[in-house]
Amino acid sequence: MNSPSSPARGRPPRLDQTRTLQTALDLLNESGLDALTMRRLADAVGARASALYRYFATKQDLLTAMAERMVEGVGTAAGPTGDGDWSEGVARLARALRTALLAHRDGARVFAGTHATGPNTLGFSESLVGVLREAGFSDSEAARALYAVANFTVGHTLEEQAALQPENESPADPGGLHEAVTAGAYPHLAATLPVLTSTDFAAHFEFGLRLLLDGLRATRQ
Amino acid sequence: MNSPSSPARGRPPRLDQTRTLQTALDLLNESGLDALTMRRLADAVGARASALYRYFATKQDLLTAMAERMVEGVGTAAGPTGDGDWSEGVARLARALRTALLAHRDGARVFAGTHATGPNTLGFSESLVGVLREAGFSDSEAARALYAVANFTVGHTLEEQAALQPENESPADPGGLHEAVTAGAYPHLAATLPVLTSTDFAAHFEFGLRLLLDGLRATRQ
DNA sequence: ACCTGAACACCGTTCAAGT
DNA sequence: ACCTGAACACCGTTCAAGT
Repeated sequence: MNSPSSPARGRPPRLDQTRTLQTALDLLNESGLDALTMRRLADAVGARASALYRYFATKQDLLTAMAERMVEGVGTAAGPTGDGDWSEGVARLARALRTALLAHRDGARVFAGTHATGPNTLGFSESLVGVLREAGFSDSEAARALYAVANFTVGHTLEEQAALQPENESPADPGGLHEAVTAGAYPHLAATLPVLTSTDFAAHFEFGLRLLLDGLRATRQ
Repeated sequence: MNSPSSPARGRPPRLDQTRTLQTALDLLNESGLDALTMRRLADAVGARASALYRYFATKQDLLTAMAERMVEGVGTAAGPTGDGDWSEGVARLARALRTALLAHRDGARVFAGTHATGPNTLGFSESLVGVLREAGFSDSEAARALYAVANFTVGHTLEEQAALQPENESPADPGGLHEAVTAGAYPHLAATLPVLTSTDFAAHFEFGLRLLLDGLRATRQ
């Protein structure tokens, strides 16, 4: 039984939404967001740019579908519910979101630039709010904790992926962090420079996540 | 005494970096980031687009200068240092950053999309790290707290400004949050819908900020 | 029904030439 | 020194026309 909108009459379509979406995600990984144009995507899919508009009304819609696809499965990362360890459930969800965004080049930029409201995005929110509500947090606390954890995670991953970029600054760059800081005007930054320039983003993320979870623990009692 | 690079010979320049930057920020407020093009900025400043490249090597450089300018003064928001109330100092800095980003249309998008390392951005970091170090936090804790607070604040404000946009979704949008949630598939989201769709972003921000500060308090002891 | 061809109204950026 | 004119190599999107 075919879907009513496509009764399998005429030629089968050379394009389809699923394949176009997959090609777009592949192209994103190969070339980055700035190089992901409708024309280049059309090339990769073997068609003209105008043909893409039969499946995605705008480029924004394509990006939104990509964002939704990127976070597939993150809602199931909480683990067994009701085992009492709500903080580990929230931590697992936050880590799953970061991992999903990191899995694609410019993933956080794509996700932050869209407003995905598909089942994957909603599933993540449902799981996180669910873990907290079942642990005894109020509706208001659970909803606001979702925003805090999600906004921190997206903000962090945005920075993380930006820091991993080529960084094409000239060695004599006067705006460079190292030069400005070691000149003496920022003593506190100079003292913490090793940590600030550390590329151990997982540790930075875990620190911020722990702050949020400890804050939530203090809220409940 | 003139600066050595411009001995006041010949005609005075019709353009200059300061005026161009101010016009760019005005244009951003009027039309938003998507409408801020080099050609439109040139129009607003009374020149051709190619003339702008004498003051900003690329559009990215212009955006970075805009980001740096937007956060002018945020580093001085901590209040009197050494009065023992480190958490209020950190809170004031975080609120000042959010307020500065909110003061310009798409401010968070501009800031998140650049890597400003000017005195205003560094001054903010210096102040926040300074407040924490002087309160007895280790270098590592202070540096990581800076990242946590800054990433949360930028992530939050990004969401906040995105939510304030036109929202041109059709009433019958099948991807709408309300429809999807009230259909029954997301019971926890349905229960918390009033808070989730609340536009009291200041309260959301204060909640997340409090989690981070309470977490920091728990860290120190 | 699905896709192409051609166009519209733009972009960022470069660079020889003018003043 | 500072700016213009003109071009290069692109964009997202629309739509009549083909098959």
